[in-house]
Formats: sequence, C-alpha cells, structure tokens
Amino acid sequence: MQKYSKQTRVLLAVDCIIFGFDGDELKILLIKRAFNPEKGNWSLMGGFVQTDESVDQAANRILKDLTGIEGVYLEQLYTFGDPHRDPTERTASVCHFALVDLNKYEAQLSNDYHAEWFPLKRFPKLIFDHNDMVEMAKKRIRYKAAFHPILFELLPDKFTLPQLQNLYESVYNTTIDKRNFSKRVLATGLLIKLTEKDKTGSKRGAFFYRLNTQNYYAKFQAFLNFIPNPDTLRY
Amino acid sequence: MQKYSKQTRVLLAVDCIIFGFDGDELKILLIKRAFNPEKGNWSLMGGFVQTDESVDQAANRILKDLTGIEGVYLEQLYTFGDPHRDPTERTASVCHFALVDLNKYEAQLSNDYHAEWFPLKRFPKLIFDHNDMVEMAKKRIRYKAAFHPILFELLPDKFTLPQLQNLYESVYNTTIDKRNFSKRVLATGLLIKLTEKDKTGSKRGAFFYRLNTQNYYAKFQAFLNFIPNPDTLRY
DNA sequence: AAAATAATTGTATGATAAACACTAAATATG
DNA sequence: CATATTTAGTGTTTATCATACAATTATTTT
Repeated sequence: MQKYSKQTRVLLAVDCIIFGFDGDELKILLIKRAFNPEKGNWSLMGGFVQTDESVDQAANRILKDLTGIEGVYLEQLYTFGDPHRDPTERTASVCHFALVDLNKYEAQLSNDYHAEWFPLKRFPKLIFDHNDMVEMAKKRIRYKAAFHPILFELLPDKFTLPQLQNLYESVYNTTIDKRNFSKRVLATGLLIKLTEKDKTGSKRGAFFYRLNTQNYYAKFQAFLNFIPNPDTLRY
Repeated sequence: MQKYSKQTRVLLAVDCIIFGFDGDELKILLIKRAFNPEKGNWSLMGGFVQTDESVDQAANRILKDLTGIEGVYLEQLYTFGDPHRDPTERTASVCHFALVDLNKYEAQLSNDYHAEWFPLKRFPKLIFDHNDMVEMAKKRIRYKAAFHPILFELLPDKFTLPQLQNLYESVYNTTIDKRNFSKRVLATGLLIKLTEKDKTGSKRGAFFYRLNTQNYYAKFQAFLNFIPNPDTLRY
C-alpha cells in the first residue's frame, strides 16, 4: 500500500515517572542517562517505541528493562510534543506514571540498575522537559487518588491503618483525624483485617490489613474524597 | 548534533472528537475522509503533526483547517499507538477532544467543510480505531463534567436553566429534579441572571443566564457532582 | 510496678444531598 | 374575553455524610 508521502516522521519515546512510598514520603525513581546528549545527567526512565510494539507495550518493556519492575500499576499520562524538546532530533514522548511498592524493589534497583529513589520534594534537575512531566504526574496522582484507591498500589500486600494514613497525609501534605480516617476507609469495604500485627512501628503493634481485591476492582471507580481542599488541586 | 541511529521513525497524527449540543442531545462532528486508504469513509477530524509545530499547535491547526473552528475548549485525551492501527504506515495518533457551541458553527460546517453532526448515540462506523477514540472521549467528558464546569463550553453565551439541565440530563442519560438542579447550579456562583428571557422554548419564557467568567476560571477545579451513580462511570 | 508509646474506638453537630408538588407567567384556543 | 395549555420557577423536610473532638487499651521499656 502506498505510504503517506511528504510527511515528517518523528521518533516516538516513552518516559515513565515511577512513584514509590518509603513509609514517610513519596519518592520517584531516577536514572543517570547512559548516552548523549545529556549523558550522565538525571533522567526519567525512558526509551524508544520499537517497530513491532504498541506504545503501551513499550512502556511496560522499558519499565522492565531499566528497573526489573513488572506487573505494576502503569497509566498513560500525557504526550509531550514540543518540536524542540529533544535538541538532537524531533521526538514525541508518551509519558506514563507507575506506582510501585518501593521496599520490594529497593535493593535490586540500586545494585542491578543504578537507579535511585529521590524524594518528590527535592530531586535533581532533570533532562529536557522531564521536570514538567514530573510536575504533571504529581498533580495527576493527587487528583486521581482523591477519587480512586490507587494509592494502595504503593503499599505492600499487608499494611496497617497508620501506614495507609501516613501515605494519604504525605500525598496531600496534610493531616487527617485518625478516627475519621479509619471510619471512612473501613466503610469502603476495601480492607480485610488480618489477625497478625505489625510490631515494628510501635509497642502495641497495629493490625495488618490487606486489600479485598474483588471489591477493589468493583469499587475502583467510586472511592473516597480525602482532599481537604479540592480548590487547590489542578488536573 | 548526532542523531539517534537505529531507531524507527513514525508518523505522528492528531485526531479530534468535536462535541456539540443541539439542545436535545450530544453530537459529534465527522468528515468523509478525502484520501486513501479508507477514502470516502467517515472519520474524525485529523491530520499529521508538521515539522515546526507542537502537538498542541497541530491540534488547533487541524481544527481550524478542517472546520473553521478556533478558540474553543480543546484537551488532549490519549495517545493511540498500536503499530497496525493505520495499515498504510505506522502512525501514532494523539487524540484530543473539543467542546463547541454547535449552533454557532452549524451552517458554516456543512456548507464550507462538508462536515456533519451525528448523534453520539448513533453514528456511522469510523475508520481505523476512531470508534475506540470516541468511546474514550465519551467516558472522559462524563467523568470530567462531573467535577468541572466544562459543559458550559457547549452552550451559547446566553442560556437558560432548562437548557443547562437538558444538557446535563443528556450527557448523563438521566433525569434531575428541577428544584435541586437550580439550587446547586446557582449556589456555585458561576451564573449571572440576565433580565432578558428566551421565549422560543415556552410560552412563559425562561430567563437567560451567562457565565461569570471570573468565577468560572477561579472555580473550574471545584464544581459539582451531578453523577447520579458514580459507580457506573469509568475513567 | 510504673511509665512511655502508639493504636484503637464513639458521639454530637453541622453541612450537604435528596425527595417531593404547587404556583406563576405567558400564549393559544374556543 | 375567558379558559385551557404549557413550561418556568420556587421551599421545606428528611436523610445522609463529613467534621470536630479525647479517652482508653495494649504492649514494651525502665
């Protein structure tokens, strides 16, 4: 079949903002770029879409190749298409974000992949427009987590209510009343209380919970609104 | 500067779902494709991103060139990147959606551009993956309009409360109590009542309102939730 | 045994959403 | 000109949900 003549072809890249939670604050995973231009500078995980793969497949492959991470929450965020965003050659980047259990991958990541976790509140200047990408991802995760239970993706399979509350407080940079938090969270029917306790965080120990995965998928679309002041949020 | 060798270059397209409201139901604007493949079949408004323009600029240009429409609400939706979505040649499409005042453009569109409005509930089969795009746009507009006052973009500058309610009822395929609707909508402070009445729709006539644009931008992020049953919605 | 630490739990109040039906204004009709 | 017709406009009550707020329990450490 005849091709579309006279049209410019461009490189198609995928970049990923990988979020993790260390129990205290949100972090993102960065890597030192291995090739020119900007070799040695901090960058998001990224790569080019290959001939035979879809954009989604490319995102998953890049995540796996560069970090070993697979099977995690991954969502398309936005396509950045300024003609000069990469000075080398015109490249459009389909930006994604991922949510992972940081503790599960910590050692593997620094040893095998030389990737590093940085606090979302203070991380180095990134190449190209990657700082804009992080900014947008940060807004999106706050927006989406206000209505959908995506933050569970950042926790281990077993977690405690104080841990969960820490996560919400950290994402929204606020404090939430313990009693109201547990009431609302338990009312969703998304949590199953286990008999086991986590004794690492306190003397008394806090009960572990796990996700009711059935309800998780069923209720994914309708969750909670934990935003203290939605007016300050932007999509 | 050296180029990235060994990487595949692809065509980068932009497609637009253009939504309009005729007072009764939601419609989308379609065009008969002017070139092969699929020449003569119904298609979304689309075109290729040019060398010197960003993706956003391309979306605006395509909208203007193919419909004459400019200065309307336009938002990036999703990038479709299946390697075989266009059989001719690999093409990624950054899909957008636009919201326009249908009555403002109706004549101009059919005469000058041979574009046609189709009800969102029954429109022809489209080329490639354009049907998937429309499906996603439909979900997105419902999702977003539940929290942000974007539907005003579909109405003329002056509109009545019954018109506005019709629009919401049509988008969510539901019925809303008049009293509760007007209470909530007026409580937002987004509407300014005019002295003039619209007499075309009824004997008594309904007062016109216009947007308080200051408040519109200020409160864009925090609006209302008109979804009758959010569980049924998907992002 | 007492102190320290963090987890767990309930109630009262205010705000918001939902249910519900009649009156008012204007035109059309006999 | 009186009456009928049509759609616009408006208030109250009730139920639900969000918020504010503090004492007790379990366990470990001293």
